Amino acid sequence: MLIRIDLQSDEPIYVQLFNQIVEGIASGALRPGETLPSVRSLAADLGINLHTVGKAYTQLRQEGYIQIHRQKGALVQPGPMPEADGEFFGKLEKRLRPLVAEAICRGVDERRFCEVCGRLYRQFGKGGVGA
Amino acid sequence: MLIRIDLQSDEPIYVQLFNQIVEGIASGALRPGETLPSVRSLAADLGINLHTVGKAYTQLRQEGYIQIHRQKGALVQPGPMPEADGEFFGKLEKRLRPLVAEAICRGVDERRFCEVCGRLYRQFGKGGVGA
DNA sequence: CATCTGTTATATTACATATATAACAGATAT
DNA sequence: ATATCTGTTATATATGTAATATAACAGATG
Repeated sequence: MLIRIDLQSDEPIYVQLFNQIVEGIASGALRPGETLPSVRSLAADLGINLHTVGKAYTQLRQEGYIQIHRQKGALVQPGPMPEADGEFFGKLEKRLRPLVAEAICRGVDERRFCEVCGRLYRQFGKGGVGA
Repeated sequence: MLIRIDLQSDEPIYVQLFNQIVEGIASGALRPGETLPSVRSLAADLGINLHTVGKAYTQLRQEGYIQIHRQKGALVQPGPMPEADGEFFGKLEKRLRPLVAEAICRGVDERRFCEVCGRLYRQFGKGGVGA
């Protein structure tokens, strides 16, 4: 799977990495049980520090998207993905609220807003975990 | 309009302020042309520094949500709100993408995702700018 | 003229990000 | 066994952002 890091972005590198791996799982580019590159090799490929990769991996593990076996490496969660519990929906609403507020201010109604969401859902395709 | 700042949040104070003012406009709690508190008085009310408020105001002005008259103070954009152009939708997609990806991983389908968006739309009510 | 407005400037503190190096502990392959 | 791979821990450093503190400025208002 191709990963691109924008060093000029205001988004931290480890967050870019976290998001792109989650997006890879969602799209099916990364399949359950698939192994991820080691922190050292991925860091070398991307030209960044291994601790930056480690930070992304640790966060991915904390949220249940990957497993890390101390001496074998990291792999995409082979079992059930973390469930969408109340905590998840709470955080989702919290992150969604400012986006909806800005959209409303600009006259974007619910229908158009959901069209954008729908386009994103279709972008990730039917091959992913949620299919 | 009531504003609450969480000093423990990982979200910067000026971002919290920015978001809550935009949400106030979206909900109708802040009406076009309405004056906002001065940077000094709002900072004193919230127990924070006036530069932190100034940073939020400057950003709100840059995005077109408020006007700032150098000696009269700040007021909610009385004319047309900033339009939802291609740039806006581009940024919206960029911020929405990781949320959608996480939702897909957790088995949340498009329908349920849009239900959350719809609930937020209804939270802001019919009194706002977009009504 | 005093007082209000946002703005600019300077300095300082605290924290997050990212890097660099080194070492450790466990598993694996030779 | 020994070298090599894994994530992990530890320490140190550099950089940038966030937030604060003070002070001053320029324009409008009472």
